[in-house]
Amino acid sequence: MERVTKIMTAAAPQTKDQRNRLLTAAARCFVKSGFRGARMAQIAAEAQMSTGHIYHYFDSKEQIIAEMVRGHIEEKESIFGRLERAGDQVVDLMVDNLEESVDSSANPFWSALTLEMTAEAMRNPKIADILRTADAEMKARLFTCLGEGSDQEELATRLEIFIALIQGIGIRNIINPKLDLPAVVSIVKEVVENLFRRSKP
Amino acid sequence: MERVTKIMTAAAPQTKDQRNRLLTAAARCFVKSGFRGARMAQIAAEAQMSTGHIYHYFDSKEQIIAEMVRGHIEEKESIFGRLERAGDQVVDLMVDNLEESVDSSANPFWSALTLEMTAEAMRNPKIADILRTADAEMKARLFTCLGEGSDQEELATRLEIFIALIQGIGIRNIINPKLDLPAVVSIVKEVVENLFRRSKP
Amino acid sequence: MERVTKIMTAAAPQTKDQRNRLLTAAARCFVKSGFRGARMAQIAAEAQMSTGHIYHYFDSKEQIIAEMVRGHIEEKESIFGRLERAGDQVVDLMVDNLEESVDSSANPFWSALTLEMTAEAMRNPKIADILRTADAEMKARLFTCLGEGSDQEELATRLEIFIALIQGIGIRNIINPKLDLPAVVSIVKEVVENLFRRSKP
Amino acid sequence: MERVTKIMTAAAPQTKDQRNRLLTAAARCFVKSGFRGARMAQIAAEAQMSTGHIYHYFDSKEQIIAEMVRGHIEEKESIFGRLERAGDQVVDLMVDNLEESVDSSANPFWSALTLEMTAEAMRNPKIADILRTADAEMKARLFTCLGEGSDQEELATRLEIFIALIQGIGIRNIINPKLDLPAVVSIVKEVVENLFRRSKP
DNA sequence: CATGAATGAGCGTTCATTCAT
DNA sequence: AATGAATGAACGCTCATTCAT
Repeated sequence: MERVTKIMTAAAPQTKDQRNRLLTAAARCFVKSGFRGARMAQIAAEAQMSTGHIYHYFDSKEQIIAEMVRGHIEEKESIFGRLERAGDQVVDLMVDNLEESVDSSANPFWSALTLEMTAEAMRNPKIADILRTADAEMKARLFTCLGEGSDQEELATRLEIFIALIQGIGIRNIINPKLDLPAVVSIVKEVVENLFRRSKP
Repeated sequence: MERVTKIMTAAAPQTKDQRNRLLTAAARCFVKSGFRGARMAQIAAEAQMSTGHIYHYFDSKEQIIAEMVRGHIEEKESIFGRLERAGDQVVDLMVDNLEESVDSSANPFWSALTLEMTAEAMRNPKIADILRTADAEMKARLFTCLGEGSDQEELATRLEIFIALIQGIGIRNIINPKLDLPAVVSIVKEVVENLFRRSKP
Repeated sequence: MERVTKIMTAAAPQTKDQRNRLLTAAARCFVKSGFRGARMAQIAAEAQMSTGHIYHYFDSKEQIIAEMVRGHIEEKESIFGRLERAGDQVVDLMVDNLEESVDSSANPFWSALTLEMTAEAMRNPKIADILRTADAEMKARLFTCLGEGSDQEELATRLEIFIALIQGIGIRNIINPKLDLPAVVSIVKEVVENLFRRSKP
Repeated sequence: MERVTKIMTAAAPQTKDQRNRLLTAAARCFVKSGFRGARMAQIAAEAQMSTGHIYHYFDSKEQIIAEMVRGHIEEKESIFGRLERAGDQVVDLMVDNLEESVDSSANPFWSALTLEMTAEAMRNPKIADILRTADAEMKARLFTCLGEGSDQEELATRLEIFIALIQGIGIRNIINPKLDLPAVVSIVKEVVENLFRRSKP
C-alpha cells in the first residue's frame, strides 16, 4: 500500500521539485556568473545533478533563464500584492513596508538578478516581454489602489519614480556596499510621503 | 622643426586615436550585445579595423572593457564636475540640470552601459574597483559643495538617494519605454528640492 | 501437464516475441532515420517499451542492427528459396517472379534497409560478414539449380549481374520515384531471358 | 612586384584550394565512417587543419556534405558528358566505355559515396534535391542522343535500367569483392547492346 | 602598422547505456 | 520483467587569441 501511494503521488511533485531545485541552483549561478557566464555544468553541479539530466526538465539554457526570470518577478510581485488589499491606506502601508522593500531590493542576490534580467531584456525579446508584462500588471494593481480621485497620469508617473527609487537603491548598494540602509530608509520615507501625500494636509 | 617633432611623436597620438576609436566602437557593441555577447570581430568591424590588430592596442577583451568603463564613468563624472564649481548654489544647479541628468540617464545607450557595467562589477573585482573608486571620488566632490554646515552623514545618504533615483529612472525607462520623461523630471524636481532644501526656509 | 509445461517454458517464447517486436520496430526506425540517426528511445517508443528495457533483450544498439540485418536477409533469401525447388526451370520461374522481385526491391522500405545495410557493411566488419555469408549461401543455392551443364564461372557472373540489376532498380527508384515499374519489369524480362537463355535455342 | 602579384592572385584561389582540400578530405572520411559517423575533428585532421578553421570555409557539416555530393555527381556527370558528343553513335561509345563505367562504379570509394549519398537523400531533402536534379539533367542529355526516332517512353525506361545495372554492379562489388569485373563487363556489353540495339539489325 | 588565416579550448546539447526501484 | 530517471563522454560549433606575412 505504502509503495503504491508513494509511486502514485511521487512522480509529478518530484519533477516539480527537481525543476525548482534546478531553478534556484541556476539563480545562484546567474548571480555568481551572469546569464552568459554561467555554464550548464556549473548549474548542474550546483543542483547536484549531471549535465545531461538538466535536459529532462528544460529544453535549453534559455528556457531556464526565462522560467527563472518569471519565477522571480512573480515573487517580487507578491510583495506588491499585499498593498493591493490595503485600500485607501496604501500609502501608509507603503511607508510602513519601506524597510522591507529597500532591504529586499538591496539584497545583493536580488539586485544582481534584477540587473542581469534587465540587461538581458535589452537583447532578448522574450525576457523583455516577461518583464514588461509583469511590470504593467504590477503597476496596474497599485494604480487601482492609489488612483481614486487623483490625477491618474501624474499618479502613474509618481509610481514610476517610486519604483525607480527602490530599484536604484538596490543598484547603489552594489557600487557602494557601505550604504547605510536604515538611514536610507528613513529618508526615503520622507520622499515617499511627499510623493504620494503632498495634496493631503 | 615642428614638423619633425610631429613626425617623431606622431605614433603616440595616433595610437591614442586608434584606441579611442576602438573604445567607442566597443561601447556601441557592448550596448548592442553586452560584454560577453559582443565579439572581438564585431568590435573590429565597428572600428573598421582587422580583428588581429585590436591586440596592438589592447591586451585582451577584458582590458577593453575595463578601459571603456573607466572612460565612460569619467565622462559621467564631468557632468558632476560642473556642480562642483557652483559653490553653495549646487542645489539650484542640480535642480536646473535635472532635465539633462534624467535625459542622459534615460538614454538607452547610457542606461545599457550602466547596467552592463554594474552587472560586470558584481563578478569582476577590477571593474568593481574602477566603479567604486570613481563613485567615491564623485561623491566626495559633491559632498564638499553641499556639505558646509550640515549633518555630513545624512547629507551623504541624501546624495546616495539622489543618485539612486536618477539611475533608477534610467533602468525604468528600459522596462517601460513609454515613460513620460518631462513629467518625470517635474516630479523629480520636487523630490530633489525636498531632499536637499527641506531644512532651509 | 501441458499447461504446466507451457507456463514453465513461457519465458522463452515471450522473450522471442519481444525481441522480434523490437527488431521490426528497429527496422522501421532505421528506414526512417538510418542506423546512426535512429535513437534507442525512438526504437523503444515504436516497440511500445521503455528505453531501458531494450537492454534486457539486446546488449547494445549494434547488436540490434546486426540481428535485424541477419533477419532481413534471411527473409530475402527465402524468396530465392523458392527458385531452388524449381529445378531446371529456374529461369522460367525467375522470369515469372520478376514482377514480384522488382516490386520488392523497389519497395522503399526494402531499398532503404538494403542501402543502410550495405553502407554499414563498408565500415562494420560484423555486418559485412553477415551480408557476405548470406550472399554466398544464396548464390550457391541458385548456382546449383542453374549450374548443370553450363560454364560455371560465367553463370556465376550472370547471376551477379542479375542481382545487381534488381538491387540497382531499387536504388534508382529512390532517386527517381516516378520510375514506371511495370515498364521496367517488361524490359528486365527481356534482359533476364537474354542473360540466362541466350545459349538455349 | 612579385610580392604584390602573389598577394593579388593568391587570395581567391587559395580559398578555393582550401575548400577543395577540405572537400576531398571530407569525402575520404565519409567513405571511411559515413556522413554521420565522420567527425569534424576527423575531417580537420585529414585536411591537416584545425577543427575551428573548417568554419572559415563552410557553415556547417551539412554544407560540406551538400557541396561534396554536388561536386561528386558533377564529376560523375562529366563521364556521361562525353557520350553527348557522340551523336547517333552513342550506343557504340557506351559499349566502348563500359569497362570504364563499370570500373568507376565498382571503385569502393565511389560506390561507398554513392551509397552514402543515396541513403542520405532518403532523409535529407536538400541532398535528395541535388541528386534528383543532377540525375534528371544527366538523363535528359543521354535521352537527347539516344532519342531520335524511337519510342521516347521506352527509351527512358531502358536508360533507367542501364543506370540501375551500372550502379547495382558497384554495390554488388561491395558485398562480393571477389567479383570478376572483366567478366562482368563482357556480359554487360551484351546486355547493353540488347537494351539499345534490339531494333537495329 | 596591418591583415585575416589559423588555432584549440570550451561551450550547449545529445543519446547510448546504466541504475534504483 | 519493466520503468524512466540519471549519467557522462562525445559531438558540432564558437570565438578570444596568436601567427605568418
